[in-house]
Amino acid sequence: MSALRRSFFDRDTLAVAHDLLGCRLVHETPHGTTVGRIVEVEAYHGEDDPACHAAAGHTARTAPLYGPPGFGYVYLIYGMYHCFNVVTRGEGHPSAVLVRALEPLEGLERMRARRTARRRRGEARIPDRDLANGPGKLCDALGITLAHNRADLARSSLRVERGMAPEGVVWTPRVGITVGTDRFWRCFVKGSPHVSRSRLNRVLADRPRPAIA
DNA sequence: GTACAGATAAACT
DNA sequence: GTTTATCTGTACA
Repeated sequence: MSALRRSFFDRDTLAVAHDLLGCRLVHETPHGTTVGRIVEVEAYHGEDDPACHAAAGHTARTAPLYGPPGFGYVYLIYGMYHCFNVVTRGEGHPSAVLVRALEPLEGLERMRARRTARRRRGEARIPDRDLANGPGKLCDALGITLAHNRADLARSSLRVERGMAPEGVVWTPRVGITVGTDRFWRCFVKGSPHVSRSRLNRVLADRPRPAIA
């Protein structure tokens, strides 16, 4: 299985977000390989999207968003968690897809070890479904850090591969933001037990893919 | 099952 | 000093 080509990411951000569902996120390290099937994502679309970091303009932090597609954009949130995004569209169009949840496929014990190490009380065995059902959790489970910011996903130990396409997709507003909540730019695999815990999961299923405003 | 407080670091004003 | 796209433990039903 080979990594997705750059052209896959050089498209409309909502289309990339949708097509990433079902794909495999792979990270190879000296400690072993961990793989998860992408089941939940969010689109962040340009300077006109108030929830996109690029709304603040081109800064040192947001620079990766303005770069070429197919590269990683990783940042620290709440002082202790990482969020992993894939940059989309061509240079000059700051946009990306946030990967929010994975269905663990390979290296489950490696994931469990990384996640357990971070918890205050690590005695209880973390259930499979809780290993990567959130943006901070999946970065921890796969060992994704700031070192992967600006990483070329086409030629690095961290990459995206084709996977099993979902049978159904649900679109909802994005999670954890205070602006741009009118845009239904979060989508997840319908019925998957591996999506993040969110009350938004109940917001009506079978919504068609929204158009860019 | 839902609700809330608190932890914590880097970029930006 | 403020902001940031989160997670966990504890409390209570």
